[in-house]
Amino acid sequence: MATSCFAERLAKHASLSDAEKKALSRLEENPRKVRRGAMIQRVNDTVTELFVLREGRVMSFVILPDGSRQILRVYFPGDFIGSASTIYNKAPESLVALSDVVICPFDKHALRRLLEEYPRVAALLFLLSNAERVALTDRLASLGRTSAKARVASFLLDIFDRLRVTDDGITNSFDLKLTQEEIGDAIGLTSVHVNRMIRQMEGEGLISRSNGRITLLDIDLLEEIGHYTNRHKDMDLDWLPGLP
Amino acid sequence: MATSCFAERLAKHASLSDAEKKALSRLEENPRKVRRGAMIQRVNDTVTELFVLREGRVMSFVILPDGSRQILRVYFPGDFIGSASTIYNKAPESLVALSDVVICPFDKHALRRLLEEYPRVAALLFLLSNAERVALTDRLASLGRTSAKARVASFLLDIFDRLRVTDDGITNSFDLKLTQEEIGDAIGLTSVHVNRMIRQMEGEGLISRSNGRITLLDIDLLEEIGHYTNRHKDMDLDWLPGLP
DNA sequence: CGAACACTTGATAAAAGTCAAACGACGTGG
DNA sequence: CCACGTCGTTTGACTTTTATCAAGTGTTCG
Repeated sequence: MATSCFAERLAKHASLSDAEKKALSRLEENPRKVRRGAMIQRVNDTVTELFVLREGRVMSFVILPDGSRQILRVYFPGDFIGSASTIYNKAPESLVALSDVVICPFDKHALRRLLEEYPRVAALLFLLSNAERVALTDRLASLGRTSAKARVASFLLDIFDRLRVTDDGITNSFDLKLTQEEIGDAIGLTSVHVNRMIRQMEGEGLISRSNGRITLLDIDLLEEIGHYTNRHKDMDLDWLPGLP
Repeated sequence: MATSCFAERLAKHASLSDAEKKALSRLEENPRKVRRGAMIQRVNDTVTELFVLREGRVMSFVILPDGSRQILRVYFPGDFIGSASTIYNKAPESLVALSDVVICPFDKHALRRLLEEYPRVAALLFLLSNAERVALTDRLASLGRTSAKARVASFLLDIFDRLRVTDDGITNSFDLKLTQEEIGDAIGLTSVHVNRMIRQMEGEGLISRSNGRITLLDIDLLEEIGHYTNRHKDMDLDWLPGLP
């Protein structure tokens, strides 16, 4: 049985039976390579597929009528993408590969059967979608009520902590792999202002940079500036039914 | 068997068997009245309960260290509140009654058992949480990339369309039951600026007001100004497994 | 080598916030 | 019943934050 990126990720939260793992791995039977910059899904496309991201990075976004872009979410390996397809036939958001990626598309009906047959997996997915919801509300508060500097700080910390979930090697630096324009589009700022904030934070010794790699020099202070809460720390999944 | 507010709401999306309805109604066995303004849940409280809102209106919000407030969501009768409790033992957000309300708290383990025993209900809840996710990303784009006027317009339309889901009597007016300060806290503006936008929209004949009741005079134009998309129209739940 | 592309910086403009004051509605207690 | 206090709304004057425009500086890659 091929290793399932998604099952591995879920197993970080709760132990899975072999049958469950095998069922999850079936979602990844059709890996597909996509080149950096390529569009995976376009707003208003008719879609019946969801994706597991196996390698690389993907972003979801919308373009407003005036041409401005809001990046909704940046995805990392093991993430589950496009859950909106379960209710909307037309994609509410676009998906683009931020790097060369490997994604595994699967039909929404395959997901439905999985949920029917494996109630524990269904509960786990429900639960993780609730975690995603909290991540979105955190960003909502960030955009609605904090300064440009705070938004940059919390955005960097968020990416940092999400990368650490799957990569234990990370201590205080990581490759952001986003342009300043993309950062701005994620947190509701212009690239010019993002640059000013980053340079300011660099000048204050909060972060440092070298070819796209970000080092967080004072994480505690960054958390304070960004009004950031690490949600990964106190997740508690004992709610999930135990293994049979 | 007492009618279940929640089952009724879900039945608007998909037909439910009697057994499913009955199981759902058990979530509402402990209705509790809460006075307007009362706190239902406080950030960082240890919580193991979720709620179904039966009557009235509730909001969820966070307070940032500088004292400013971000309202995350306004809830209406039939809504399912506090799903974050499934993963976090400490509430990530506060809940306050916006009017006198009747809420039905139930333990998260009751929900777990429901998901185990009724896969169709599990799938339906998963699906509706995906719809909530899309609603949040819509608001994210609104806060991140649109003007104050656009935010007010889309906020009014959102409330309007959500009220219409359960109340067929609504044609073009509704009771907002929010102060301008609360509107501002929901869409990331000050009450002063919300007032200016509302008065401007009133002056332009887009809306009118009389004792807290809002009338939308030009819905098409409001949708254009707010870059608003009505997501309720093209929800499609045929994905859900059919009745046995 | 040169064309893109991302980053950087300065000057200026626009949007929204802050502060302050007044107005009106509503409810309560003397 | 009326006076008064509270709360929400409204408006003006002024400030701050962020956007916009524009011009430069690397850097990378064909």
